[in-house]
Amino acid sequence: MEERKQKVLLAIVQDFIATAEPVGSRTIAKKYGLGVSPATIRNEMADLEELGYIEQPHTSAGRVPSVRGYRYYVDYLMQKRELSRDEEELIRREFEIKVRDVGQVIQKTGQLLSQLTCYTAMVLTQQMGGSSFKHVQLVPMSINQTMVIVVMDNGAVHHRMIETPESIRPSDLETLSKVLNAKLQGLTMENIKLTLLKEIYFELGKHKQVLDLAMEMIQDSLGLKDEDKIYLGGVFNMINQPEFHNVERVKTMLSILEQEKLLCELLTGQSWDKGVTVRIGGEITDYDIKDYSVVAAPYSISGRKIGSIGVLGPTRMDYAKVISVVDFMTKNLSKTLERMFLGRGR
Amino acid sequence: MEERKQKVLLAIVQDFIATAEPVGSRTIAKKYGLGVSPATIRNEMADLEELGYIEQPHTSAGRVPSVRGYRYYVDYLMQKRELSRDEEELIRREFEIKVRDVGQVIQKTGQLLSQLTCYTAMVLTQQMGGSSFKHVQLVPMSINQTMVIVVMDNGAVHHRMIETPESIRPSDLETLSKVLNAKLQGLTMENIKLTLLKEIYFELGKHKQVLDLAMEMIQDSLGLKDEDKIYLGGVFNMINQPEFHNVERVKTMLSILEQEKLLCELLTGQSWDKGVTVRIGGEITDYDIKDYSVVAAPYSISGRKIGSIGVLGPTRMDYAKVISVVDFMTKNLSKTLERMFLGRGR
DNA sequence: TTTAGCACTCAATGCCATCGAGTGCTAACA
DNA sequence: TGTTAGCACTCGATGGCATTGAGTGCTAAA
Repeated sequence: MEERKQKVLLAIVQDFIATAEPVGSRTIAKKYGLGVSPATIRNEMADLEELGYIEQPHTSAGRVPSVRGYRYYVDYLMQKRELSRDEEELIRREFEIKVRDVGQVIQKTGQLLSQLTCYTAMVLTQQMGGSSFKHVQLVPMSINQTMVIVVMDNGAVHHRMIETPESIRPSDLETLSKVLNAKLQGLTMENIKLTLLKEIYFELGKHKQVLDLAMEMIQDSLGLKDEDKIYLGGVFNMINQPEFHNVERVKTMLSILEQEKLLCELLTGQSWDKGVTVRIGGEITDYDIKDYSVVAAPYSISGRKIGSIGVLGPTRMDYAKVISVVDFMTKNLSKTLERMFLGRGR
Repeated sequence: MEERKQKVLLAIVQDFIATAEPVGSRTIAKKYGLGVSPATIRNEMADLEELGYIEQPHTSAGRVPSVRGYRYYVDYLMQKRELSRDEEELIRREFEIKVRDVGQVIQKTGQLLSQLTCYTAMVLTQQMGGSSFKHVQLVPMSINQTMVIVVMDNGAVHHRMIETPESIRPSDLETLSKVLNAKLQGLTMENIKLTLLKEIYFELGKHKQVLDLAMEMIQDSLGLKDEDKIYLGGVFNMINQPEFHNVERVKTMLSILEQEKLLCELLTGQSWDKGVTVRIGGEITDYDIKDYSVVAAPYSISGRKIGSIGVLGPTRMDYAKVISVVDFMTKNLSKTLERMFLGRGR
């Protein structure tokens, strides 16, 4: 594309992102010093429209970027931006002080993500399939209630209350815990062998009833039962965006946010390999979300991807800013999680 | 109040709750068979307005209940309602199938609450102060990371990753766990004596570093660190209510929902002793939420109140229905939690 | 005490004229 | 050939104005 066309397109996208109003030729000539008259710009605009980069809401209005226009902007025109010192500092501080367990890390990430961008943040924790058994503990809670706690090697902790016959003594539970720990150490769902199970049942046969429940719990933890969970943040502050001045818009947005499946798809879709992915107007989804864009990126522990974070906003979002925030946050998140699970050393 | 006035007021409240439109004298005469003409009803309405039970949005409109009118309705006129068989069945089924741990119980409760009422559900889990220590387990996760798991007698489980020197062996951690369990069994924050601590440190002195971190974790769990948490559900389906046809309303509602402190106050305020409390137009709060009402009730385990649930909706809410739902849900919630913690037997 | 009748009020609705931002086209200009 | 000034045209937005109708309050009769 000729350089001047690019400049006009850039001006249109930037101005529209800033003001949310369709951009006219006069505005461009005045605000963005291209050194040509409105009439010339009008000609360029007519061309850009023909090429599909911009659109006209109605005849007597200015131009608005089309999905294709945003795409071109993001791919070729946009100037990458870094976070400001203040912002980086804020993030670092928030994470240092207030973050103790994984849940808090996730929540904090979402919170900051939405706070920094003014859009809605999404944090997806993927099932960490293939994780292995680390530890089980049976804790007697009352005369016929026992808590089963299962720890996985990735740091996940699951607990559940089970019912146990009154005849079981605490020392029995202790024994059960010990044997299970010894036998199952380090195993994943797949490599629990039948012979091993037989061995366990042989050794602990007299407490079959309890054992059944405990094993069920362990298998649930190991198996795929731990669905993807999605954390949303900042749904509220987004409705201050001018696009949400009419209620219908708010409703469609909320109905999008209700469809977890769709959100997961948006977060993972095709972004799995590259870093930050930008999906404009819901490119590549069956669902109809043409007015929204998603900026997403996966996070990982020592190279293994274990989830994604993303920002959902109107197509008219500040891509440069959002991309830099998402990029920074994934790195930060990965680092924090690695530190939690693998120790400060590596 | 004379009986006919009551009937007129009842008609106005009922009709307004059903239609969200100001109610005129004609409508009442036609729909609610009082056997008198619109003119008579107009006279009654003038009286009711003078008494402060109803209001006129503007001269040529019908009447709308005032806060006082709703209050009178709820206290004297409203017919208590039971849940339908279907609804009770739905609740029971949802709880039987899908509920495994406390978190799920809370979430399910909120979900059903909002689903059945079409308003926003709030579930508050109060700090269960005064709960006592049950069990601690140190699980080695990597060469210099250890997971500390603390179980409380009320069934709460907290876990945290701590950093441990590489010199610590798994068997050391085992010993630590054992000693801590033996010494701290059943204690609350208050009755951990200094002498006891000295005893522990004497016995486990050589692992002071780890012990420090573990004790910190235990004290955090015992102490007040476990803040009240509030779960919100069905924020989205509420905006289908006609009051939210204009965006300003949506915004003020969302800003209310953002103020957790306010929500806690609304849920606990004065409801602590009675069962279901109805607070109309935010009666008795400093905050200005005159357009909303809250129906709340505490839930408990074996008589000890440990949280509240509630429904937030426009003042024009279907009080009869909401009250019955909230009432049923607290009972259900208490029962479910008791079953989880105390066993099915009692 | 109730009610029919009637004048009155006022939000809502729809119509119309006006306004103005912005366009596309044409013709003149460099 | 590319640029620009000029101009007619489009169309949403805005505001004024009349109309409508639901609903009221008052008065006088039953």
